[in-house]
Amino acid sequence: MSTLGFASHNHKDCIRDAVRAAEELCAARGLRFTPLRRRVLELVWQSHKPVGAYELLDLIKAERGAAAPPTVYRALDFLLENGFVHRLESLNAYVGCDHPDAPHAAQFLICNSCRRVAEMSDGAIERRVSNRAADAGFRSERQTLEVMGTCEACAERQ
Amino acid sequence: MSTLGFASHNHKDCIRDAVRAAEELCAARGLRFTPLRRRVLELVWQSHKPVGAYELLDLIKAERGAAAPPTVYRALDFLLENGFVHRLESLNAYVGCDHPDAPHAAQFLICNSCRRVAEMSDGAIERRVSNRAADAGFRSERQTLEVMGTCEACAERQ
DNA sequence: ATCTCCCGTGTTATAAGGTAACGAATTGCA
DNA sequence: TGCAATTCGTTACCTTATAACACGGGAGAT
Repeated sequence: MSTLGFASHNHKDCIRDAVRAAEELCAARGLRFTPLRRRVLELVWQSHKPVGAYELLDLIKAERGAAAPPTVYRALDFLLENGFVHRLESLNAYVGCDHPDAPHAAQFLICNSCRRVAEMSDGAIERRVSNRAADAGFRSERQTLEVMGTCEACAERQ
Repeated sequence: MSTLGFASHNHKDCIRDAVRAAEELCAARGLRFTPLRRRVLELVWQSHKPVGAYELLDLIKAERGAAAPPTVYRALDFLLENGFVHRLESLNAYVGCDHPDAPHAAQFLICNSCRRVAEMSDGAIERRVSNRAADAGFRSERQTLEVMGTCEACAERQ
């Protein structure tokens, strides 16, 4: 059994690894990993809790003075397009991606109690969904799967 | 193979059936199916395309004159709580529920081309997701699964 | 029959999330 | 060096959603 991002861990490693991965992938793909984009990625990774765009904006403002929504949204668009962060549709919020190296359909476990989010990437679920959709004549192009519930630590704490 | 809501059909039956089902369930549960709630449900069911709250608000305004967002949101909250409509998180929009009689985790197929939405209710997918979450120590309480893609009719039209 | 309380609705105001459009600055490259 | 494309700042605005308070009508209790 794995506890994914819910397990206790040295979180600084998560941030460092995520930024380095993005750095390398951008270099490999000829993309510009600008200071702003890097900083927004770091901020998204400050925890395993999803972060709202305006929360990021406030953080950026605190650091750089004036800033407007497009500043953050453009950085987020870049990070989303390149698979460095995910958007949680049910929360209108963003989390870092655990496996930015390859595109994948992720499944998110969102703890209602501590708000932390873990990412699963179960190919079998993805395939089953695609197959069932195909049974209805539907070609699946993108899947969003978000599971609300209670993580182990929070369940024990009750 | 089933084509779910994508198949051509006499849509008036969908509306009539949905309203009648809601009527009966409310009666059975001692809930008040007020004219406003009934009307909003009918409007959500005008098509198999998801409808935005402000779109509904405009329709209500056209019928009744002045109306404000809470009018629609409160009706939607009621319909959501009681399983008569679903909310599509990725679109911030609402669709009628095909099986309001029992709570269920639904999977939505959203056509990028015609915008129509069909609801699947595959228990095996739901169980697999719950089980994989459980493997990570996570207790699943609610699942949101939205699949973007192309429906059969739109695929043929290309 | 009346009272009372709860629920549903109206209304105003505002919060939260997101985008369009334009121009200035920076970067990569010929 | 100079050009084109990309990135970023800035202003304005749009969409989605909720908080808070007031009003009224209906159902059950007395």
